[in-house]
Order: sequence, then structure tokens, then C-alpha cells
Amino acid sequence: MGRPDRTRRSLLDAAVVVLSKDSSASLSEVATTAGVGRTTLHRYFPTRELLIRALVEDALDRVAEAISSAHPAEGPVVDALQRVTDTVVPLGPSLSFLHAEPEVYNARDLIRRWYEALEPVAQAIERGQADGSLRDDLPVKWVVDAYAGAILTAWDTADEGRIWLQDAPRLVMTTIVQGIATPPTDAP
Amino acid sequence: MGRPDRTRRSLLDAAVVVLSKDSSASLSEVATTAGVGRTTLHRYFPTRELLIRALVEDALDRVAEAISSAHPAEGPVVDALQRVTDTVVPLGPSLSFLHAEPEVYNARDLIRRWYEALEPVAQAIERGQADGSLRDDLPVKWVVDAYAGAILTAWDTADEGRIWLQDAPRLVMTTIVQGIATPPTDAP
DNA sequence: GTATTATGGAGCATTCATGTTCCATAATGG
DNA sequence: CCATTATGGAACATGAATGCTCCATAATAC
Repeated sequence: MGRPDRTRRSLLDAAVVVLSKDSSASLSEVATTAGVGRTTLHRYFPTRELLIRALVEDALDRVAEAISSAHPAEGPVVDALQRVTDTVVPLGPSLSFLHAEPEVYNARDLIRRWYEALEPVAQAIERGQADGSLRDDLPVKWVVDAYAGAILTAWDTADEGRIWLQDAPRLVMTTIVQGIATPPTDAP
Repeated sequence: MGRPDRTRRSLLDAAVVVLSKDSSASLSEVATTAGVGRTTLHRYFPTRELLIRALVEDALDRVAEAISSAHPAEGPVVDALQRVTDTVVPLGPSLSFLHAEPEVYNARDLIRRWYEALEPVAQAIERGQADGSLRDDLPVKWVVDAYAGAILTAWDTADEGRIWLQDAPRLVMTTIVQGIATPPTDAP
């Protein structure tokens, strides 16, 4: 990875951190956080809009790649979701950015691409409802959103220091899969 | 409610809608949405910061009031949470605003007040863990955040047209309380 | 109906992020 | 070591949002 590539990566990484906390932060802040001059930032991303666009692309790519690498179509569905959770939780800042950016919220095609990235998860959930491992009285769309939301919440909560990030995957899976109620005991 | 009060309410209502979608929207947009001149907006809220502050106060009051009116300390915990869910879901825009506003995210005292408003929920969850109706292997802080996050997700999902808002309370409760997995059957 | 209060439009100064250019310096590659 | 490329600082123009003032008009109260 040459110097240009490294600079570009620094900028994207800094931008995702800064802009996920405050989507209206100035480009100076982003450049400073990346340890780079504002001039250089503009050399890589001529306008703010292009930076945002590149960031969204990058975040979507990461999410899609993380999900795909967890092979959600293989093995028992709950195990598959566990693998997805483990790989996606560390993407917290990117998820947070995608969720916070009004550019994303208001652009149809970006919402579409977000759900395209989540499509393998949706398929895993459908598979689970079909094979009886997941309850089938919840809409798949809702389950996908609730699941993604739980991961995002976990990252935010860890970021605020209310839980440890290392516990996040377990908490997400227990809560989403089994719920917070005491499970009914198998009768004695 | 005199004219001034109505104008103030219009402004707060419009602001919460506009700013929850884009926290950097201009004050002109807010005024226009409220059906009010920008001059009038500035008469009620001299600076943007004061408007935001008033909005946060208002949103926190609404949440606290809604929770309190659901009497979360009474009756079976799961029933209590159902009542809280029913009353809080309609506050979607206010919740969404509190969650999106960087002012809130970065001000310690506002985060503190958010959790103060949720304190009755935290107590209900503690009560549930103590009386055996809720599993006790999840940190209360996490359960509170996961629950609040699920309500927020439900509102967002309904806003995007992926579920019906009228189904939201049921979906939240089923998902959070029982989880998405098929419950283990009581033995034959 | 009149007095009082609330409103909104027009205009203006200020501030700040943004985008751009130019040049000197530093890092990299041959 | 030299040529090339990348960087960053300074300076500038632009535009948009903000905060404010003044005045005419509309709504409300008495």
C-alpha cells in the first residue's frame, strides 16, 4: 500500500469516526483527526459530497464483506447469526455513520444498497423460519431491522462505557435470539 | 392555550420533525414547516442553541411523562413493559431527535437526564430479574438500552414503511421479551 | 372600535465552512 | 543523488446560515 493509499485510508477512517459522532463536523476536523492537511483532504475528495459518497461506499463494502465472510448460509441459522454478529460488531463506527448520515437517510438508492448488503441476513432468517429454528410470526423485514438495530445499540452502549465491547456479541445474541424473559422450563 | 403557546408548540413540533431527519437543517426550514416566519421563530428562540435546548427539554419531559403514565412499577413486569411500550412508541419523532442530535450525544448532563427519564424502566427490569420473570444474566444497563433501542428501531422501520406503526408495540415486545427463536416446547 | 399584542417581510452585518490557487517543503522511487 | 510525486500552509473568494433591527399588518383583548 503506497503513500497515497495510506493517506486515503487515514482520511476515510478519520472521517467515519468524526462524522458518526457529528455528521455536520467540519472538514478541518476530519483532516486534523486524520493527521493530514485540509489541502490534502480536498486533493483526495474535492467536495464534501464526494467524501460522504466515498465513505458510504466504503462502509457498505465493509458491511457486505463482513457478512459474506461469516458464511450466513451455512450451518444452523443461530450459529450463522452468531458468526455474523461477531464479525459485524467491530464495524461499529461504520454502522453508526451509515445510520447517522442524513445523506443516507434521504437517498433511496443508498437505503436500497444498505438492505442489499443485509440480504444474506434476511435469507438466513427466512431459512430459520422455514426450518423451525426461528419463530415465524414476525415479519422478516422487522427481524432484520431489529437485529441490525441491536448490533448498533450494542456498539453505542459500549462506546458510552455502559458495557464492555467484548461482551457485545453475546449480549446481542442472547437478547435477540432468546429475549430478556426467563425461558419457560421444560416441564419436570 | 393562547396564541403564543400555540405558536411555540407549532415550532417545537416542527423542529422535532425536521431536525430528527437532518440535525443540521436550517432554521428557515423549521420556521417554514411550522408555518411561521423566521422572525417569529427567533422571537421565541433567540438562538439555535436555545431552540435545541428547549427541544431536548421538551422531548425528555414527554418521554418521562409517558413512562410515568404507564405505571411501570405496578403489576407483572412484562405487562408493565407492554404498557410503557404502548405509550412510548408514539413519541417516535422525539426519541429520534434525542438520538440524532449531536448536542445531546456530547453533553454529559443531557445523557444523564436521558437515563434519569428511563430510570423507572430500569427499576422495572431490576424487579423482573429479582422476581424471576426476567433472566438475570443480562446487565440491567444493557437491557434498558436494548429495549429503548428496539422502540426506536420500530419507529424508524415503520417510518420507512417496512412495518405498520400499529404493529410496532407487539413486534417490540415479542422480540425483546421472547426473542426471535422458536421457544423450547414444554416437554411432552 | 380601539388598544394591545403577535406576526412576518425586507434588509443588513457577521461568521464560518467550503472550495480553490500558489508555492515551498518533504517523501518516495529510480 | 536526482526526478517525481505527495504534502501542507497561506491566502482568497464565495455562499449560506445566523442573529438582529425596523416597520407594516394581522389577530386578539378590552
